[in-house]
Amino acid sequence: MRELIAKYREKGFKLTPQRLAILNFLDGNTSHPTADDIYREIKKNYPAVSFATVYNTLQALRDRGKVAEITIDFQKKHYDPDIRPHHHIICTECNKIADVFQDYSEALRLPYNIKGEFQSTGNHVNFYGICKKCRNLSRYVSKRENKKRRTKLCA
Amino acid sequence: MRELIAKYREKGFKLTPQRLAILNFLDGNTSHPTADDIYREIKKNYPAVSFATVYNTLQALRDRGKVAEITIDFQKKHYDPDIRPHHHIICTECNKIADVFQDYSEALRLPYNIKGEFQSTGNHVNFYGICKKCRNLSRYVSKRENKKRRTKLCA
DNA sequence: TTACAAATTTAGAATTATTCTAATTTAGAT
DNA sequence: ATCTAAATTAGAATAATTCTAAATTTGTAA
Repeated sequence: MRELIAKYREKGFKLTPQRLAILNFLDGNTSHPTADDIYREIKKNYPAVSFATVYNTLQALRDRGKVAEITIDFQKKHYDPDIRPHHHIICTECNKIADVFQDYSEALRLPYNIKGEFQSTGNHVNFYGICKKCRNLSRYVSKRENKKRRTKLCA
Repeated sequence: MRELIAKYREKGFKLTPQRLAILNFLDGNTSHPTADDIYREIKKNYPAVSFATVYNTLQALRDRGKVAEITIDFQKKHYDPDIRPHHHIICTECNKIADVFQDYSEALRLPYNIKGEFQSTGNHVNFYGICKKCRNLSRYVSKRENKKRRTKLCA
């Protein structure tokens, strides 16, 4: 992200204040925000900012390989400015996502029948689990109740 | 799926004609359909069928662990009636999904820092690649052009 | 059988996520 | 300072999914 700001003059990437704000928000951010999370954050300083700007910027970054889309959440996409190859784990109670830095590439070999059909270009492991906070909370609140809750109890 | 039909009397699961049609469509289906795919299929025989019915049924099946949701596609959910643990590969050109029956569980150990934070309940590997058909087509059609295409050239 | 309660169906509205549009503004090059 | 390509905006459009409330149907049990 930082290095992108440094090299923002790269062909066809204009650095607007809104973009700078998005880049700054993403830089070093390990919260795996959704487009909406980003929109709401930028809106604090740029109340007129449009959703289109957020999606535009994310698309520009994505096209340049500067941000990764994560499909671990069944509801919506999350974005990760850390583009080093890694995997993720999501808490199925509160949807908190954490990075899993572990190289499984040696083990993730495709079976032969697939190799004949597909030429693999990458992989990503989704882990599912319960985070510490939710594990504690679930002693007092049923899972069903917890899931319906709009406001997350943890995180 | 079949065994579900046999045991459909299980507490609180009513077998309506629409449901039976959905169950029959899903049974042994390896195409990983979306809710919309299912809706369109059932509509052929039940023109009045509602989207809500499809989602209702899928939710009922999901709650009973009879169907798996797949998050490999960035656009929408796919459903898999094969509930044996397995993984998937998606063609990034035409979105065709194939099953990957390979047990990676031995290798997919979480790093210690994550183990302290999360209690893992499962994992799923998403593989990305290009299928044979698209590999051949891409000789003639640029990737960009191909992506914009509404009608898939392959599949 | 018939009656009934609970579950399911339906059309359609509502929500949510994402993308597109067209007019206006702005960044960065000259 | 000027200019053009790119980015911004509000708002509409699209797409995926969920919800609602009224009508219907299933499976059970008298």
